[in-house]
Amino acid sequence: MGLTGMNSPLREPHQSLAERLFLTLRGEIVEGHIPAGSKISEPELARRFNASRGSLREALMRLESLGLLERRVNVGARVVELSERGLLDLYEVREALEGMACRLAAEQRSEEDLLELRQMLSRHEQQEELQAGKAYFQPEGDFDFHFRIVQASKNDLLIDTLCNRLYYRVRMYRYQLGMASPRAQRAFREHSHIIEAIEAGDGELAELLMRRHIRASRQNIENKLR
Amino acid sequence: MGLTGMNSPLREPHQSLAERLFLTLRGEIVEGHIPAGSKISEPELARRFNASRGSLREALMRLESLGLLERRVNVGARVVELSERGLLDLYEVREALEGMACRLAAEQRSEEDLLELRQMLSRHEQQEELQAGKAYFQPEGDFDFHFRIVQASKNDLLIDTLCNRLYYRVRMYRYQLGMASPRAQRAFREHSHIIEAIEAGDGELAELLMRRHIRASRQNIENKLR
DNA sequence: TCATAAAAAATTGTCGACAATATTGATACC
DNA sequence: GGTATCAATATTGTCGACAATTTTTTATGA
Repeated sequence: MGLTGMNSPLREPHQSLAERLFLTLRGEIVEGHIPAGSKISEPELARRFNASRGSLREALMRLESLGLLERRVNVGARVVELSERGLLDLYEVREALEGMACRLAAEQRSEEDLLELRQMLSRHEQQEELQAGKAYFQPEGDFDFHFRIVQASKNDLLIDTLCNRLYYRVRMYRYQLGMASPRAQRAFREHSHIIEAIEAGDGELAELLMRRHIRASRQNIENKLR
Repeated sequence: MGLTGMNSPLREPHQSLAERLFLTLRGEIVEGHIPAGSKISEPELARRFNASRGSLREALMRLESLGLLERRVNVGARVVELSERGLLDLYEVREALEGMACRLAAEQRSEEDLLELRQMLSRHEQQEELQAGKAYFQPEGDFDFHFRIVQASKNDLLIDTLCNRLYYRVRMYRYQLGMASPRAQRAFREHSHIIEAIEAGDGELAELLMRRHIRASRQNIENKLR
């Protein structure tokens, strides 16, 4: 299922040029260095990276399959536009998928995963005490949480869909609409309760809490946008 | 979001060679003419279609993004294997996603969609009366139903994920594990109830019924496999 | 006979060039 | 001045060839 992990592991010794281009461009699009909605010029980008158009095109196609680009025949590629509708769509899908991930994680309840989740939570707790109140809660912390829970679901399709296909778009929205800390301490408490439900093996509750958590996050964003 | 519709619309006058290859190969993989798990030889396939390897490779990459192929650097592409685990994973994701689609469809409740759903259902009813008892319920009928509901959700990401990314894998399993009619009349009644809930604007119920429907379908398959 | 290593063959990754199509700019016309 | 038509330009789609890597075959030794 080609799960690449969150941050491109540069470990892979034999990665193709196309893959490196893909990883680089993905970062630039997510962080907005290549602006949303802008047209991609194949010759220009190829020159910039000293690569052939062929290799670049392969990278572009992968970006398309991530939903970061849109390509039209004989016209070319554009970075996707960021829209309110698009963001809401994204959160609706996340609600469904991560809710399920939570349920599955609770039904599995592997010792390792439980341990990792607990450790992660206490790391976050310390961080929170330090920077109390403030947006301790770097997006990365939040991502950690969601990422690990999805992993614990053990459903490869679910993992791939969320971690490879959806999260980069989420990050793109966060970077570019600049919605940093998603509700600081409150989010932490919610995370905490979700993990408790998973530890208790209560899949139904875990799912419900996660869905509520994501819905709250979405509403929070909705408010900020007005 | 590049929604291609269920069956490739050959309308598009200017479709690229790569796209035609993609559509053809997708069919052959889904229907098992290219067997699951088999290795793809780029030179061989390119010769067969009188195409260059470049165009073929583009098609292969799209197939990879559908989850029908797995590619490894310097090694090549293989058709995915069909496994029990993979099938269950698929149904878990469908349960989450189509449940959400139902909820959204119920919350929208556009006149057009409701009309279409009703018409479709009565078409299926007639068909069922004709071939009573028998597996009237061609897979296609079932697909019709799920497909239309997803469309009615109006969530482009959800639509794309289900209709472009997941359904081809579902069809692949159906073709190759030969699980034709999913529970004939019973499925019809369930479909009927789901549409009623949507018409009533009861998103919560619609979601619940759809999830139960898919879970039942999954268990039905699980039993057949033993 | 089996295991290991080297050589040969085949396959994939990358590139630059040409053809087909779309976009831009210039020109003529109302 | 604005609009439509056509030429010029630039971009994308497709191809065949070469380089890098993997797989297969062959050769060698215990």
